[in-house]
Amino acid sequence: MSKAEKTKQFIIEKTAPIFNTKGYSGTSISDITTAAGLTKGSIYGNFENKDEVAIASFKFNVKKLHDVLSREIEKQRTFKEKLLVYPRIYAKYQNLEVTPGGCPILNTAIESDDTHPVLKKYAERTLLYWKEKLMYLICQGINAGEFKAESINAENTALTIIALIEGAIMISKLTGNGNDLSAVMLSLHKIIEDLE
Amino acid sequence: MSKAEKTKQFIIEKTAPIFNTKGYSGTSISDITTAAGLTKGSIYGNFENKDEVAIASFKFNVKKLHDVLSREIEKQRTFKEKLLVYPRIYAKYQNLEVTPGGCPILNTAIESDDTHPVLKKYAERTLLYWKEKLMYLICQGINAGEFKAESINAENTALTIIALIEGAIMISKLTGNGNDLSAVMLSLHKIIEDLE
DNA sequence: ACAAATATATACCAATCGGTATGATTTAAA
DNA sequence: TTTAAATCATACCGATTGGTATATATTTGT
Repeated sequence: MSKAEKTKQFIIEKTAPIFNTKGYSGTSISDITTAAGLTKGSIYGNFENKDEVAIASFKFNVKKLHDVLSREIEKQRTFKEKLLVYPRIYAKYQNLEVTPGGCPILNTAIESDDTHPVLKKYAERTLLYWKEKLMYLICQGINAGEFKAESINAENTALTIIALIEGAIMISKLTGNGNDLSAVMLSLHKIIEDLE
Repeated sequence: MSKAEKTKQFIIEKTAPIFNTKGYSGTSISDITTAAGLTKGSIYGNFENKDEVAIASFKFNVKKLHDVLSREIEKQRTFKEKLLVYPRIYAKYQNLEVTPGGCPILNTAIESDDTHPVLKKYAERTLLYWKEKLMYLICQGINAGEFKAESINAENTALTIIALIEGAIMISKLTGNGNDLSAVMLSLHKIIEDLE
């Protein structure tokens, strides 16, 4: 890794939490420079513009969250256990420590859906990837005989899981109450249990 | 209604959709003046500062949505039918026409939770009010014998309903696909059906 | 219709915005 | 060790930010 690549990575690491808490238009270049302890020259020497830093930060945050989840999912044997990783992990506020500011998909989606088509596209692709991963787990579970094939719509179920998680994160961030998150994750747990 | 009050109301009506689509920090004073067709003098003559306009806009958007929903809820006889208003109304994208930019609670929550404590408080209060309204409907339904008392946690159910709706709005706004919203509302419908 | 009060427009403020040009410094290859 | 290239810091740019002071219209009560 060259010096430039190191610095680039360093900037992203320091900037990613800022973008995830203050948002795109709420984060200024000077926020970035002070967070990284560098000056504009370094930032614009390593990134084309503010957009590029924001995109890199988004990818960084998503990857961090993805790594935590997929590492835990891999550990499980049955597909039901794999799906149950989501309510278990999210119930404990853990993701908020991994990505300060909440869920990067949710944050980016809400801010950029009407204003920033480029960021929106990245959020949309990430969401689609997540949905397909969930659908894959559900369909594999059906093939393995864990879930009853009839009466299960994999896509609807995947969307419902995502909606529950994202909605619950919003609520608990707003109320500051981790119990709210756990409560909704209990419902998610039940939904997954009911698949069999 | 005096001239000043009329102008104030006019400014709010024109500004509310802007704040709900571009967000607080994404909406500038000049955005407000051009939307209202007025100058800074009029804005600052009727409002203390940008915060006050944002708060008034938030309240306006919430009230608009609240009116649509509660009017429909009042029509229903049973409490189950009252609860089912939510998946029915939200499944049809209707709220997005009522409040352009999506759900004002969701938008305000996501942007302000880490940055703007005043707006956050308003969003939080609105969410709490919504939760209690749902809990009231659920408890009344239990008292009326519509829902089975045992095995129902009113608060958890209320939070789950809110999470599903908010998460579904996020998804459908991001994908641009109304079917995603309908799909999740189908799950919500089933959850409400399962209360009995 | 008139005067007092209110409402709106204009012109301006310092601060900050994203971005750039240039010069100093450090890195890496020869 | 020399040198070319890459990296970073400084200073600056015009535009825009939220906000204010003041002057001009416009309502409003009498």
